[in-house]
Amino acid sequence: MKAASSLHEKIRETIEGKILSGAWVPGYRIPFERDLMSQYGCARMTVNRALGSLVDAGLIVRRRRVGSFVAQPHIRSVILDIPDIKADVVARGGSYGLRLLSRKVRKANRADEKALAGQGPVMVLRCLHLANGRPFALEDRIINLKAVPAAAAADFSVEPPGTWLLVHVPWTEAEHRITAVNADAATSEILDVPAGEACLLLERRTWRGKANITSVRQTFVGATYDLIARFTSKSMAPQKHSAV
Amino acid sequence: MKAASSLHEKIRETIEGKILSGAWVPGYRIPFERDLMSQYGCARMTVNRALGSLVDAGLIVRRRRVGSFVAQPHIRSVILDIPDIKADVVARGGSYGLRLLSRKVRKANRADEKALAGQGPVMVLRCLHLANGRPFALEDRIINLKAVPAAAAADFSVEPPGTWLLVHVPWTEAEHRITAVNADAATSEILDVPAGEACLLLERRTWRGKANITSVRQTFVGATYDLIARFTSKSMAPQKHSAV
DNA sequence: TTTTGCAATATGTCTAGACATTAAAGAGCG
DNA sequence: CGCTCTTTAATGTCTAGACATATTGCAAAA
Repeated sequence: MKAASSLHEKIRETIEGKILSGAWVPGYRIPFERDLMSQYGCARMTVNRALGSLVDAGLIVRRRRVGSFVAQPHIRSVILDIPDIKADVVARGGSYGLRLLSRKVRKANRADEKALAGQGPVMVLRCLHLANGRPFALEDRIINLKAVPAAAAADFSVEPPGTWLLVHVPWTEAEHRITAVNADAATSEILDVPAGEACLLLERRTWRGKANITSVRQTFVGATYDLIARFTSKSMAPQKHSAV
Repeated sequence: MKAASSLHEKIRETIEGKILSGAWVPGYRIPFERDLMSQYGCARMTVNRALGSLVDAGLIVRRRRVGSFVAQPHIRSVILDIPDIKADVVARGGSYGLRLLSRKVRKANRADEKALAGQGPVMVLRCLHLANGRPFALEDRIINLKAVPAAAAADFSVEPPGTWLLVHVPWTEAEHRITAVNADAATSEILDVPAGEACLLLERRTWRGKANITSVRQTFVGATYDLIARFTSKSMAPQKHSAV
């Protein structure tokens, strides 16, 4: 555990420890600010800051005139990174390659609007990700050029569009859909696997505010790709997805 | 957007708006605390609190003696609910059914220890989840009876083990692995699909503290199951990633 | 008995300072 | 020119108050 360099962090971590260890169960009344002040010999603002950050973390709830209480655990969820394929492959010591199969700019048609929920010019990309020289994932992507005009000038034959977008465009909302499909003839040929091979299909739509930024559909060969999500309620930290 | 009832929230939201709209690009220098003080006519602590919460949200980075800057977009994460199959099916308006195929209690053998990373008595379950009378998912589960002795008395022929565990056992850590596989002969027969059908395979191990609670392997027919994850950055807890 | 009003209290927000810490920039020197 | 030392500027933390706001319990009035 990292050293708490400041007092408000020490207070925060002490209380956090009580909650996560189960010593203070949900609903337990946390000592009043006044008591924590005298316990730590500090000003109220310092205690207040510690408790405030516990509220932000969802570990406690506070009510005026009433007090502070350990929050009911409500999150039954895990954290999953937005996968960046290039970073993934490289992180595992593989060599990454990219082949841009097609790139078009056009007005959004009916199908695009369904995927993007927007109108105006879009860029339609199809590219193949390679790991160690072998096909790894097939990606079909639509980028909303009205929301991301700079994408028109980007060179997606070198840097994968997902990587470019992650760096250049902050996003506020994303929706994922994960399912399994049998590779059809065209897909199996591109990915160089037998027809009917089980593939992991990941569809993602990303927004910034109300504006839809991009919609992507990635097909991974099931045998060579896992999505791994790990959740630790303590640190909220490590989440990994990895290729095998 | 909710009304900012306090000044530090107003300041925070104003700056957040600049960043999310793209007006202030990553790397942009945010006005100094001193300037924001005079702009809003408030004390430094108030500005400091607003900026502090933006740091927690990962939107800005601050460096002593240097200043505050719009953060590079992070590789952020999405929240994936721990799926409860029964609740899922019911939520989609289907009728849920359960068939307990086998239930055994035994000492952990080599394979169990690999899955559970523990010793002692375990309960081994195999059950089939039905949606609208049709096979939906096949589940193989191992429960660590040393960690969850109450499971020995539970009736898993009515309530699915996953549902029972969610309600009765709080967990602190979970690891998921998601991949796609072609159904083998035995699986395809149980799920009543053609052999080779693409299936979504979800493996999950769950801990409470150091104790492994359960390990489960669920096979869904790809054509009838999606995993959906939605993420909104506003509600996100602090995530300390280095910038891309 | 029921309702209304009031006081008590814990948190929410804010102020105007203080000193600590860090890192950039300049000063002095070999 | 390259090195160390000092200055300085911006954030990090903290204090001892202040007033605001929400909620509870109690007391008084209907």
